[in-house]
Amino acid sequence: MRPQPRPRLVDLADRLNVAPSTVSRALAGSKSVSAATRKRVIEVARDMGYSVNPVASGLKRGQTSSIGLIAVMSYWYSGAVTSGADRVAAAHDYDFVVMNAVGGIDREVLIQRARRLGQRVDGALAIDIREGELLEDLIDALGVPVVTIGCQSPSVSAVLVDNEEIARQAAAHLHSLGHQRAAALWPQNPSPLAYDNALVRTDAFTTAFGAAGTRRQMIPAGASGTRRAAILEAATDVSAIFCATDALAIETIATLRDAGRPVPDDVSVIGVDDHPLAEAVGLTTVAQEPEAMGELATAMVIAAAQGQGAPREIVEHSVHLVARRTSGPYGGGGLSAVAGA
Amino acid sequence: MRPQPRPRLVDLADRLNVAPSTVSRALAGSKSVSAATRKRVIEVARDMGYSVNPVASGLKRGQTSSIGLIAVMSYWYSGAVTSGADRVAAAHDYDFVVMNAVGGIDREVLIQRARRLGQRVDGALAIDIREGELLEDLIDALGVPVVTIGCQSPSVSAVLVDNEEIARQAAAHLHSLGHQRAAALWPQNPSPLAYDNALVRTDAFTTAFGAAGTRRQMIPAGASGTRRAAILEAATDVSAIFCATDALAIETIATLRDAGRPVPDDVSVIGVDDHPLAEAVGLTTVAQEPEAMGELATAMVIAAAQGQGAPREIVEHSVHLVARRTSGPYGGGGLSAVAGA
DNA sequence: ATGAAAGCGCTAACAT
DNA sequence: ATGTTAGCGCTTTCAT
Repeated sequence: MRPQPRPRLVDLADRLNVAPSTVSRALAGSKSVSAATRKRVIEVARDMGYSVNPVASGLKRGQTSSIGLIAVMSYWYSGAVTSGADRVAAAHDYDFVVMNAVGGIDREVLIQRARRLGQRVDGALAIDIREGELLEDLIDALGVPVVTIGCQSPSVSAVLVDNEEIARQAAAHLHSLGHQRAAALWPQNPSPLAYDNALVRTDAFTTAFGAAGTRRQMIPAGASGTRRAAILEAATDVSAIFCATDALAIETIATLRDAGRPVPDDVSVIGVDDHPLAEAVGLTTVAQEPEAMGELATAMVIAAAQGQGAPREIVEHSVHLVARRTSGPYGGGGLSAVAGA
Repeated sequence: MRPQPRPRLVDLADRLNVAPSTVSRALAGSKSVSAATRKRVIEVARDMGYSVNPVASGLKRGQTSSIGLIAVMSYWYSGAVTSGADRVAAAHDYDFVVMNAVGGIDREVLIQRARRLGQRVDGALAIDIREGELLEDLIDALGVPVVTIGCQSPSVSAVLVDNEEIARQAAAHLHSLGHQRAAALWPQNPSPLAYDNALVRTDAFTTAFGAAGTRRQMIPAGASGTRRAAILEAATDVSAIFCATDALAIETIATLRDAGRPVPDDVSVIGVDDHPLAEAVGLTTVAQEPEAMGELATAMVIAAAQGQGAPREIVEHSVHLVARRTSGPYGGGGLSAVAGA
């Protein structure tokens, strides 16, 4: 399949009868190479399928042209951020090296991994990692510029969503529809390493909507039956439900409908995120833009890696309400709306 | 924050008054180091926060201890596979380097990136990449062992789901419930680089269920309204709907319910994948296990990278029906079931 | 504009 | 069991 080994730079040099340094310069676009030589070099490089070995190059230059990514990779949100991040990274010829932030790993091992990762990369992105001592230690172990997304550390730059603003928009939407009593649901944080944005939003919603009118309920991870019971219990005597994530909102709607409580006629539901399925199911939500956040954070970390960064920058990315079909006016339907369909 | 530069191996050696090679050996666990020396080395390494530089080490040893990952990172499926893959990779001290398979990129650029990636990694995983000449060229450009997941190439190993078996199980389930006429829906492939498993499954379902009783319909990417119209049109005169992905199934259920066609009383819906939200919404589906597939493929690619691989291995990973609440017997409910709720 | 030489941080012969 | 040496593939002074 590939009988020849990968060509090295010296192989090009030999073939061209020039010094390796000349080839290197030509490929790097140095000014001090004759146009003719450059042309020949590029031509032969194409012909031989040559491509600079980034690890050797990196070792010499003291940079790796790659960026670390610390995230819970099984969350759709991480994938969305990564997708945006990669767009910017690719444009600057950076790759991503992944560190999956899964729980159940010894603290020392985690730090050791971060230390190792820090030698492979010029900077790192940390998505929704729990704030606290461990995050600080990870950042320290990385030893390269870090930008956090959806969480923050006192020592590094961050791209954030404004959870207060999310809560305010959700509360205002429900208030404007006439709702007085709401449930606020959030999913149990499934990873000890993940920052609990959902809980923070729920707290903010409680304040924004009014603590007196809000019934708070954590929906436990695990068995579907238990979750459904918790949802239904929390949904008693309210006309609206705030779900701190769209994923939970979608589950909540299904649970309510199965229990004979049509959405939005009997109860309105609003989520947060703009999940890939939110539009598909007509979910009203406060949208954030994970891809754009990934792009921005990557631009920041690359700038920092190249020594052009501002010292510490906290960017709050905007959010916006997307009113779809799961929220409606208080008392605006009732069961008859479904029975008559 | 980090005033000291990262310690190098020679720094340890100097501090310990031994040769660099001794430190290297001690850290690598070589047999020919006295227990006492090893102990001292490890101690000082901890003390100085030393960690072997993987890029220098890799350059010397001719391997990088990392694995490439070519996938559409915004798909939940890629994240799930990655999550499993990372479990195995981390256990073997491998990292992942990402190459996002997004469309709209020039073919030459893609190949150039693959060539570059191939120098950074010892092997690569390719998830759901469209089969054909480009995939072959990518594999060739990588120049390292590749294992594909959810797609296959004539030249490398693969971990697959058996789309025929998926279709058979779905068809058998619907038949056993008495359904005679079904719609088969699949989402338009949103990426020219992605392999269209959904279409393949739809074809297989058509055969398994019986072409005469199956109405096929692609659901176009894009505006929600258009998609809903396509879904509703396809759903006319059928008592069951096969959706080639769970994501589409969830959209289909929402669309049908909004149109006054309760699921499963009026029409049964079955999906494929076991999406993270499938259990939450009670979706009947043919489950595959992306995490397990990721684990398996990673084990295979690591073995190959270490020269222990079988020449070419095609593994079909098992699938299984999960009957939940969106499928029911033919004629088994009707609108009354909802009106009476 | 090009070449020669040194060296990034590490490992693996080859000594001893 | 430890030290010495060479060199992975590349870039970058420093010469010319």
